[in-house]
Formats: sequence, C-alpha cells, structure tokens
Amino acid sequence: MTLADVARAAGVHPGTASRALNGEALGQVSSRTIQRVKEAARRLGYVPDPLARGLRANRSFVVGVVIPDLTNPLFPPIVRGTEEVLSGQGYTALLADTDNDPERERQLVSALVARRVDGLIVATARLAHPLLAELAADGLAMVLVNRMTDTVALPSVTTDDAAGIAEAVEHLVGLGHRRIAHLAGPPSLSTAQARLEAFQVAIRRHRLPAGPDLVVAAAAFAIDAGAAAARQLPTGRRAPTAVVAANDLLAIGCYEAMAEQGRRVPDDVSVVGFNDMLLVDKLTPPLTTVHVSQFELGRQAARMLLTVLQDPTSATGRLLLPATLVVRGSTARAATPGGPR
Amino acid sequence: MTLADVARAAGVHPGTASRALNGEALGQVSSRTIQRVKEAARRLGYVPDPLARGLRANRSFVVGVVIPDLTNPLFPPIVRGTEEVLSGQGYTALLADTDNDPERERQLVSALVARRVDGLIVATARLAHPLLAELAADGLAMVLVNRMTDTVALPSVTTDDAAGIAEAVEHLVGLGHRRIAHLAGPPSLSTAQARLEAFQVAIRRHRLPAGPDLVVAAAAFAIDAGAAAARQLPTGRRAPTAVVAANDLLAIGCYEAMAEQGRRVPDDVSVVGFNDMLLVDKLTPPLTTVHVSQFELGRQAARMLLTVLQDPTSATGRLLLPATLVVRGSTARAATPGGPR
DNA sequence: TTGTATGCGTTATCAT
DNA sequence: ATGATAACGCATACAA
Repeated sequence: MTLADVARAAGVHPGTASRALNGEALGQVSSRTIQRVKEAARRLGYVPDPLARGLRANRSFVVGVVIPDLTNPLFPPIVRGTEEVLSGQGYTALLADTDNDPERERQLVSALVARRVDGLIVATARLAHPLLAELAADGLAMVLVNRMTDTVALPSVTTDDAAGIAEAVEHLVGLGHRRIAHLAGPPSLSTAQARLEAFQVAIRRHRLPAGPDLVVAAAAFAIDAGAAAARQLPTGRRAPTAVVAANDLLAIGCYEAMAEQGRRVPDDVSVVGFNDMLLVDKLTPPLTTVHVSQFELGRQAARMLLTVLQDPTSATGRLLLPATLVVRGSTARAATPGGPR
Repeated sequence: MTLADVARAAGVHPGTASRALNGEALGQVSSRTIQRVKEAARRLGYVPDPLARGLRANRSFVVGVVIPDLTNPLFPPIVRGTEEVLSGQGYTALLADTDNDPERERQLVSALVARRVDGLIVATARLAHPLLAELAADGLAMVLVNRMTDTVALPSVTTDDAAGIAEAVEHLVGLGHRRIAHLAGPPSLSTAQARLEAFQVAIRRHRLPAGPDLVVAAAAFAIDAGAAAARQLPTGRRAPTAVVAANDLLAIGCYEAMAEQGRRVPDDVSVVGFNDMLLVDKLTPPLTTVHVSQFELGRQAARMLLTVLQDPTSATGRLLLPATLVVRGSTARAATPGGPR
C-alpha cells in the first residue's frame, strides 16, 4: 500500500494525495478531495512509510533518549514518562544506554543522528559536556532531563534540588540535630553540585557547624561509593548525628557503613536520601527521603521537546519540578548527650 | 557526507563505492579500489544513511523491544542486554512499553511494524497471545524473552525455571522444612506456570504435604498482590514453615504479610524469592532467592534474533539459561515443634 | 486547487 | 571489475 495506490483509488495525482493527507495547515486543497483521499486511504489501510517520509522531509518522528544506565532505578520511570507522551504524539523513542561511558555515548549519539532523529532527550549531562555543546551548535533539538550542563544553556527539566535539600535539613534541625553531614555525589554532575550547594546554604542559614570533614563526595551515585564515602565521615565526638545523602543509593551505602561502625539508624544517626527510589520504603529502617516524580520528569521533558520541534522559535528554559520530603523511619530525634535518656 | 562524495573523492562511481563498502562477500571488486574507497570514507567521516539504505533494501536495522513495564526492575537489565548486542551489530533498539495493556501493545506494535523494524524482541508474552500468533504468521522475525507462549512455538530465551525452583525446594528440605507453600504468579504467564509446575514436581518427589491451601496464586507479579496472596496462606497449625515465591516482588509482599501476622522471617517462616532483583540483598533479612542473569537473557535474545535476521533458515529453538540459588538470610532451619529449642 | 518533476541516499540490475 | 541507470516511497517547488 503506497501513496500512489491511494492516489489512483481516489482518482488524483500522488502529489495531491500527499497534500491531502498531510499539510492540512496550508489549506490549499479542496475539502472534497481531502475527503476522497482520506476515504481511499482508510479503505486501503494505507499507512505512510516513515522511512521514505523521513528521507525526503528530513524528519523521522523519532526521538533519541540517551540514558547513562537503565539499570539505575532512577531512569526507567523517566524513560517511561518520555515514551508515554512521545508515543501519544506519533513519535517513537530510540533508546541509547551509554553505560556512563563518554566514548560509547559519542558512538550512540552519532548513530541516532545518522538515523535523523528529530531531537534528543538527554539524561547523561555532565557539567562540562563538549559533546552536548557540539550538538547544540549543530542545531539539534535537545532537552536535558534530571541533570543539567554548566557550559552551555540548554532547555532542561530537573528537580528542584535546592528546595528538597532545604526541606531535608529543616526536618533534621527540627529533630534537634546540629552536627549534620552531607554525602555528596560526584562533582561532575549538576545534581551533585546543586544539592551540595543547597546543603551548604541551609547549614549557614541555621548556623550549624560546617567543618570540611562533614562533607564527603562519593565517587559515583552508587551503593559502594556511598559506603566508601560514609566511612570517611568523622567518628567519636566529632561524628555527625545526621547524614543528608545526595541520593538514595548513597544513603543505602551509608546504612552499610554505619552498621559496620556499630551505629544504629536512626537511634545513633539519622539518614536522609534523595529521589525516593523504588523499594527504599522496604529497607530497615524505611528510608526518609526527598521524593521526586521521575515519571513526571520524563513526561515534561518530552513535552518540552515536542514544543521545540513544533515551533523552533518558542522560548524554552529550565523547568524545576517540586521535590518534597517524605518522612519514614531513618530519621529520629537527635540523641542529646547529657540530656534525658 | 554522502556516498557520492566518497565516490568522487576516491575517483570511482557511487555504485562501485557502495559495493566496496558493503558486499565484500561477492568479492567482485578489486582490492585496490576497496582500499581507496574505504580510505576516502574514513577520511571524510562518511557514515551511511540508514533511512536511505532501509528504503532501498527494505530493511531498517532497527529492532523493536516490547516490554510490559520498564518500571519493573526485572526488565531494565534485559533491555540493556539487548541494546548492547544490537548496537554492537549496527542495529538500534526501538523501545515500546505496553504498560501491561494488550490494547496499547497492539498500537505500539503496529507503529513498530510501520517503521519497518527488522524484528521484534518480545518480553510481554502471555500463554495465550493472539497478537504474537498473527505477527508470526505474517513472517515477522521475533524472539521471546523471559516469558513464552503456549499457543504458537516461537524462538525464546528464558530462565530454567524448573531447575531454579527445584534447587529452592531442595534447599528448604535440607533445612528440615516439610510444610512448604508456593506463592504463584498470575496463571496467564509462562513463568508463573513453569514455576508452579516445578514446585509441584518437587513437592511430590520429596513426598511433602501438598494440600491445595499451600498454593496461592497472586493476581500480578507485584508487591501488593504478593502480600494479598500471602495473607491467604493457612495460619496456626497448618501454617507453612517455608514459602517459595514465584518472584522477588511476591516475596517482598510475603515479608509484609508475615510481619502483619507477627511471624518473623526467617525464625518462624523461611522465604525464597526468584530473580535476584536489585536491592533484595539489602532487605532485612536479605532475601534468599534464585539468581537469574536478566542481562544475559537480553543479550542472548538479541543474538538469537540477529541469527534469524542474517539467516532466516537457521534453526531456532528455546534457550534456557541457568538459574542458581543464592542463599542469604531469609531462610533458616525449620523450627522443630517439640524438638530442641 | 491540482498536476508535474525532481531529489532525498542507497542498492541492485543491467551493460560495458 | 566498474560505470550507468533505475527504483525504493514520499514531499515539495514550480508550473498550470
């Protein structure tokens, strides 16, 4: 079933049939012919060939979704969100999992570009990211999700990290904590940076102790890295009574490190995570964490990209989605040394 | 950079350039020209256009990956596995998340077919699955992964469910358990069916009590459904001392139900899961479960599909990947009533 | 408003 | 062994 078949059945020229089916916007085809052509198309079960269309029109109705690691529970909901709104608008998602490897990312992205993707939804942004700058310079439509870039201003949909961290610290302060530590993420990522800065702001606002030993950066957003970092927190008298982790995985690593040191959560030390990842409510104790709707992150990113695709002149900026603390069992009132037991 | 550019740079005709770059198999082009063309292509950074190639050759080098729910931790590793081997062979993965909705599945699959996918990797198979039968009848290349179909014989890569369940029951019997229950999955899925059958076989082999109250099917492979099912297990004297869950999520639901009933895991009741999902080793107690390499499942499925695509006459069957028990903290020696305390 | 012609980048079939 | 040419299915600039 090709366009030519439909045209023949409708008794018009293929070119006319094409216009009848597509560019209604231009309104330069008689409504009677439109009816005839559409009817014929329906009757013949005609379905346009995206390949031919893409080859000719230079658009594919395919969007590339670039993910650092699908195995990280953070990202599947994002992908689902994008996929949902994209497929609703006739687009499909071409998935690329970079495995956190910039080299692999380059390869996969060129493959996507070679396939003439109409745009990219990128969840792999690092603060310094030459590749993204190049792509943007080439005029490729692009929306960042979850993480942002430092070097080049690109449309993005991220979490309101600052608000989330502020709320977390507020919560701990309310419980009487004063020595609060931060388990930061890898400094190359905007999420890590934003949460660290928000933490420092909150600490200053509440005039809490801010020794440099109370901030340790993990090498990656992963359980092991979180445990390793948590082991470097001060112990004994200088030990924090609460830890704000930049991410749930780091918080889980913190659980492990605390257990090794014989410190109980939350009796001896409170722990707060970030993201409200799947299953963290099933841990012992259930993790108090900053909830983020990853799903909504994906949906909004897709919407933003579609907006850009449909009107390249439309203004795009940075959308920050709300983050709210959900209190579970990993935070408790600070033990007051010398106070009531 | 088009093929014509490369041809001009190499001083040959585009047709020749095409042959030089592709059909080496036919060996009908002088090796000197091959060198020249390849050199020119490399120098110019030529990358073939998959759309044009697909339009002409009637293949897209795109494979559709159909997933029931990317949010279920079982599936991301499978997707990654497929994506890894596909991208290694010049293919890309078009992702479709059906959200467990057959209607949505139909839509998404037609979209994939319209895009001329060369084949499908399907993780959504139900035992009775008309859509898959239709597609197979239409000659679409297809490999099932994780789940199989009953009605039509399709190439598949799944877990050796029977072996895994057998080992789990063996382990429990070795710990002295005799009243062992099974938390089965939804009967429409091959994985649920296979695990249930394997459980019954094992029970018979060991001549264990097999009351019908010791098998409860959950409505879905989900935590809530698992908890609901576990609540229906007998309590009191007839209560099982061990539960084999068809899936880790069901096992987690079982944890909850047992906690509600005041029964401790593993002291009062042992629990075994299936899949060795992410984070189940961080639960309290860490879950004893049957480990399956979902990643490998995805890789092998992709390999099988590529084999079919490259040689449609090649024999394909059912590949069963090994499943091995990993013992953690959720299983313990059976309390021997009247025995030593 | 509709028809005509051309080209998107490749590959396959012919001829040389 | 290579060159010439057509065709894959569609969209668009131009002509009518």
